[in-house]
Amino acid sequence: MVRAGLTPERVALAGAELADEVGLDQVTMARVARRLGVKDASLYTHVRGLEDLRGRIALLAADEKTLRIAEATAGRSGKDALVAFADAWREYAHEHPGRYAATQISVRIDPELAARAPGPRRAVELTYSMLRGYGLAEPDLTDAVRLLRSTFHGFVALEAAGGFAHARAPQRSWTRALDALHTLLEHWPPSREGESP
Amino acid sequence: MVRAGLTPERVALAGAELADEVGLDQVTMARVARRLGVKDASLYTHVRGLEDLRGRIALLAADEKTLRIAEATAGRSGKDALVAFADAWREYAHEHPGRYAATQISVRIDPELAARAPGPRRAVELTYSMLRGYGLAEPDLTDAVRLLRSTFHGFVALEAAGGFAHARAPQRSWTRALDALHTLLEHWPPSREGESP
DNA sequence: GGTTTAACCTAATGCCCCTAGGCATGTTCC
DNA sequence: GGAACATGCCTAGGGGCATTAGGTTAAACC
Repeated sequence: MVRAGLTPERVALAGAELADEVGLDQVTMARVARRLGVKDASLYTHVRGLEDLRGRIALLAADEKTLRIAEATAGRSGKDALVAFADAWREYAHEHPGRYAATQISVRIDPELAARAPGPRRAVELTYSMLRGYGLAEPDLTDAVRLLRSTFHGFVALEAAGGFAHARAPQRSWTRALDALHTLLEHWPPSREGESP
Repeated sequence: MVRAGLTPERVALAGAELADEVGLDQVTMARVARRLGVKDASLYTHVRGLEDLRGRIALLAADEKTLRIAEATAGRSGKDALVAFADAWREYAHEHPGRYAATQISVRIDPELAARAPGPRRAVELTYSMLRGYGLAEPDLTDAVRLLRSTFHGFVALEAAGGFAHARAPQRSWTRALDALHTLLEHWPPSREGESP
């Protein structure tokens, strides 16, 4: 019989595709195996188990999303960069709902594996460099990065969960949110912290 | 043999407790049944199945969270109200991680059941009334509500997922985010929309 | 070509979801 | 009080999934 030629990466990719098609919680070892034309037990050669597979999907998604953001923001600055960054984030979530959902489980990913994936770290770094133009200094910079990431993630998560039932199109609220965040970053309220960061 | 006296509400409550203790994805019919001292098949008298149970946990959590927010914001206005609102939200997520996680699956909840639960709708209404003091008008009001909800949810979701690896305490970033949002609401950028909402 | 490595397999265990059908416990109505 | 009914909880069982153990065979290396 001919071998399927699997690798951990190919298994994770099949899982990611499945996640986008049928939802992350429907990604099972059995289903991934069927998609790859292989028995489920065979997957354990490449992947430690379902948890590990999920972690790999998450890291794959983080890498892809980061790449998209990097391409979108390249050569841009100021509000241009902010909008490009945010739109790339949201579009990735829309195009790959299952993969995106996987990124929310980062807690229990194998640390050794996570250390090799550049995605999550790079995404944070990209946020920092995007904010460079606004002239913030630490610790305000970290606070601003966290605020932006929270808002971007929260928006697409609520959107995906059907949280925007009101008639107004989410796209408009999104655009306005970016306007607002831009204004906010330009007039970042002065810190009243007497302590160290 | 003595009856357990179950109801859909008691089953959902047991599921919610379990979710907080062991994680939402570890909430199984079998485990809930064991906790209630009953065989798993018996639960199907009260709950349609696992999906239905999850939906009921989500609605239970939404109701509880809304109540907490309502109590926290009662009699407050302006930034006081904003901070009380946000803190109540975040504290609920911290105290009840499993319940909170359930609120993120609202898409496929039985619509008939959801219509009877006041929580989700009430939560949005509370956000609107909290913003009353900032003098926004539609459609800016809806946009602001969505921005706030996105940020609150995004922050606690990232926090729960271990997304804030940096040394700075999340609490400080949270406080600063609320400062920033308050400032933002006071100086909401003018809409350049020529169209209808 | 023979040996070694590892990719893939079969088999088996145990947990889970869910349905069907039975019995016993409460309730209602005389 | 007792008959008739509704229903809470049960046992039994089918089918799916995750995972492990151990066998086989294709590929890689000498």
